[in-house]
Amino acid sequence: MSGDRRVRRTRRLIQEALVALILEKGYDAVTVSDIVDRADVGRSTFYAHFTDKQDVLFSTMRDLAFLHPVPAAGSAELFAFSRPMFEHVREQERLVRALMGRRGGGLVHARGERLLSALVRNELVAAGARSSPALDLLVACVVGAFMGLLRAWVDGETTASPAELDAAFRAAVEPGVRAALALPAS
Amino acid sequence: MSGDRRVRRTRRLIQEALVALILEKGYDAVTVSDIVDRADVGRSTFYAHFTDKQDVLFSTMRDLAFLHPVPAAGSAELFAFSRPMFEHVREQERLVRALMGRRGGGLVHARGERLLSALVRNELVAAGARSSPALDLLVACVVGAFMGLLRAWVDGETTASPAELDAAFRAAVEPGVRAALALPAS
DNA sequence: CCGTTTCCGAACATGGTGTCCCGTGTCGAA
DNA sequence: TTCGACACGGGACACCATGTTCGGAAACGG
Repeated sequence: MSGDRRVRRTRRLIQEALVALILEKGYDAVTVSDIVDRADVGRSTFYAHFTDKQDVLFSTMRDLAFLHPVPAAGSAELFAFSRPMFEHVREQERLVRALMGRRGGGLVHARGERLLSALVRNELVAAGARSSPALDLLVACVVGAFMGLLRAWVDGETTASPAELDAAFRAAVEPGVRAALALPAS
Repeated sequence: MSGDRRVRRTRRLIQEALVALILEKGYDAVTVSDIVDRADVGRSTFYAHFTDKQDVLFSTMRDLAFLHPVPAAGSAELFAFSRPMFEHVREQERLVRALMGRRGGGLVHARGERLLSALVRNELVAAGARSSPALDLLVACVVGAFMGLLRAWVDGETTASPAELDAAFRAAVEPGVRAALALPAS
């Protein structure tokens, strides 16, 4: 493993403390003093590892594997990312709820949206769509629908399974996308 | 008009200052001192009218007419709210950009999402959908698509006109919704 | 014109932030 | 096992933003 054992321990304690505190009070309400207190770590130690609260959030975010999905090479299926993502989200339920929900402060949500937009855009282009302002609007809709579904689950507004979420996403979005692809492709 | 002229003046100055500052620095970075400074108003005066920064935001939000759309009585058309909303948004461009964009801190965005969810849900039920968990998922998708589009425009990712945004929204979402309505309605 | 309301400005307590330093303890490599 | 390097704790610090209080001055509406 890389580096000093103490370093790994400290960083882990701080990250876990932040996640726990977000779930309790919401990101905005959490202070560095809270984190330091909960992690049982000296204040100066905190600033030796992270620049601020947001830095801890981002460092934890990088461990969220589902934000960096496999490119899903040459799959004919549209939106192949959907099902695996919903499942991965359920596996890391606690972490994802803390980071992506309303309590997470929106920062992670925004980042996820950007990553997903690139992904969807590439898929649509690969499926025959031409780059155009209209395509960007379509991407915004598709990503919005997915993120809306994800947020509903994360915030506990639904108890649907990954399979059901995936099905709902496809049912809502695929007909419109296929119709949009048919015309400009011809 | 209601109340003292000084009161109206002060409240207006503070609200305008916050909007201007959000557009410059983003909601989170704005301090009460900033607002008081920009509005050229005494600090104690600020707290005589508002409890905190968020209170100013919410009071301004109440003036956003498009968040309280007309019920659009008995229109056969699906998602009749879409076009008027996009147009109203363009009219109040500056205000909406400040409140609903990434710089707005997400609070207004969240509130709009909730209001819109109720609206969409009612429309779908009126169109023959049964209340069910599946319907809630569909609503989440539709609202997500709309908000995604709105956010893209607000954040300057597109320069599309209200008519184009409306068309993109309907094209992406209507086919899926109609398909979903057909089965459980039978 | 006068009583009432609002405004201002300054001061204050509180609490979070980020930095610094030094004594102590732990690590890993030689 | 020893030793140099590094991490940790904890306290003190300056800084800034928050929200409250007060008395005198100014503007309001009737």
